[in-house]
Amino acid sequence: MWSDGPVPPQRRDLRDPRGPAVARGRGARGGRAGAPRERRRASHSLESVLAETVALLDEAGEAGLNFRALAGRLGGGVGSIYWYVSSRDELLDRAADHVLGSVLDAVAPVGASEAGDPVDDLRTIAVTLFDAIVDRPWLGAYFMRNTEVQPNSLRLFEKLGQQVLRLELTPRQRFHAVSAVVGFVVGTAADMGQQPPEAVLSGEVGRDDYLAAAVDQWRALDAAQFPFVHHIADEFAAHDDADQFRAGLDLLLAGLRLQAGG
Amino acid sequence: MWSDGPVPPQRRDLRDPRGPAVARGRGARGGRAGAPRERRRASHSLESVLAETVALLDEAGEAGLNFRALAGRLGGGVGSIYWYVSSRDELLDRAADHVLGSVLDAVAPVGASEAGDPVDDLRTIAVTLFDAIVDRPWLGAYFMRNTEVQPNSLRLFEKLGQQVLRLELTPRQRFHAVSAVVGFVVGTAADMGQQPPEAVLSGEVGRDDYLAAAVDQWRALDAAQFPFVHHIADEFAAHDDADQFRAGLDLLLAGLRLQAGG
DNA sequence: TCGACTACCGAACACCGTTCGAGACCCGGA
DNA sequence: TCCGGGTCTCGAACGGTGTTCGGTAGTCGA
Repeated sequence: MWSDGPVPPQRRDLRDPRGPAVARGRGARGGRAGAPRERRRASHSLESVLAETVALLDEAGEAGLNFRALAGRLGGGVGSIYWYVSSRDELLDRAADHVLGSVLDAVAPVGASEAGDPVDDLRTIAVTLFDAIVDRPWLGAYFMRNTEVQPNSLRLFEKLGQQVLRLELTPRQRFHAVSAVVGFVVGTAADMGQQPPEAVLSGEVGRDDYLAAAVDQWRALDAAQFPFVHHIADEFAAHDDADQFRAGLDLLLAGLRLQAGG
Repeated sequence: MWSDGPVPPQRRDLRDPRGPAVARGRGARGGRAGAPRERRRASHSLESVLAETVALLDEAGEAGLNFRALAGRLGGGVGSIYWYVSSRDELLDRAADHVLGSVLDAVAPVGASEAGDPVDDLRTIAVTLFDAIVDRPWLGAYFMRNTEVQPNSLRLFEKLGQQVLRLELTPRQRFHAVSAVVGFVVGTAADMGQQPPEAVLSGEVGRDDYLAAAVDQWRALDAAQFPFVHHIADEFAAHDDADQFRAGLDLLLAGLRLQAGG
């Protein structure tokens, strides 16, 4: 986890959008040129590419993001994208960090006053991060994968850590605490973000009906063999993802408070 | 989360491997037949397909799993796989549930005695699940996605729940507790399972050296802007994934104990 | 012998990420 | 004015993927 490279000197990614973004792969193929027609040329920027990537991602999910569709939206050719990004993976890395910039901005005021409760501040940041990931499941998978290209991930990590710094703990305990919070937030959010097969999006079947149908099948199970499933069936049918997340987070933070001695 | 279908009546997946496993896609293409050579035909079974899938997954990771390689290992043709499974996604779903069967077997004795501490038993199951996922990162993404095809996922969920049933909590609290544990375990394990770019596997650069290099770059950061990163740099350089996970889990379980008033 | 059913096979298809030669555009210097 | 180099754009072609589908071989009961 977080086992990656260098670091970012500045706030936000106003980093130079320079260079042909060398790729790791090698090998030579070769393309022949067709008829040299006259065409209108598009002009992009790292910023515009990332913005359009995030928009496409939000509309169609990770599976819906492909270079041809993205190029079409940008009004350009596929090859141009590779001027800014060396691979699809790096595109996702950068897109993830791009939306994390907003998260960072949103939590900028948090923890400003020394008087505030550190754990409450930690909670606020965690909830904000969670909200950003739930309806962007792809974000979870690309969060904090390559800090060299993801300065905002590291800054968010630092921000969480600064709250924990105000608790009386050993360095190791602090490290574990932040790791746990991040793991829980990202894991839970990514998990919850998995869309129902084809129900809610089409609008035909409501989320509640969908859940109810699933629960009905749970209830059809042998009660002796699945006592717990029966026990929580009602709760599950009426549950709210955000509540569920916050309840778990509060359990974790309660444990942390206990460890910090108060 | 866990918003899916039907349920399994029996232990383990000795379910009927029948049917051409209808796919959702439609459309017609058409293949021409080549020279009708005489060939030795292979014969499979759902079990053997899943076993070989897991083996391939363990060797080459999710990216290395493709139908042609899998068919080659099975000594058959690509099309045959679709007799047992309707898509790559379902193959992964079933493969995930397949290895979860071993987890279920491993934790079978847990919670047998009423005298034991429920939270300790919960911890044992969680740790076992974690161990199964860490070196199988793909498992995390396919855990409990489609209970219709993943009976063992549901059974593991039930098993965790049965421990929580022994604590004095409301149904809602119990539901949230199990959800939190599952979210934390799966999320953390999937996160930790991401392999370092190309270092350790090739054997050239040791994991410690790799981590040390990353930490060096962290240390190069401005100390005033990144106090926490500096604070935990040593811990990170020497950290053990399993310890880190257990520390976070214990935080969560401490909060749960507190809630249960014991 | 005959059909129906099960299981297997692999060529063909659509689509995907990625490469690379070929330009277009801009601009400072000769 | 022409030159040359750097920056950026383009799209055909490549190798690879999941998936389909017509066809076929084996099996078994009638």
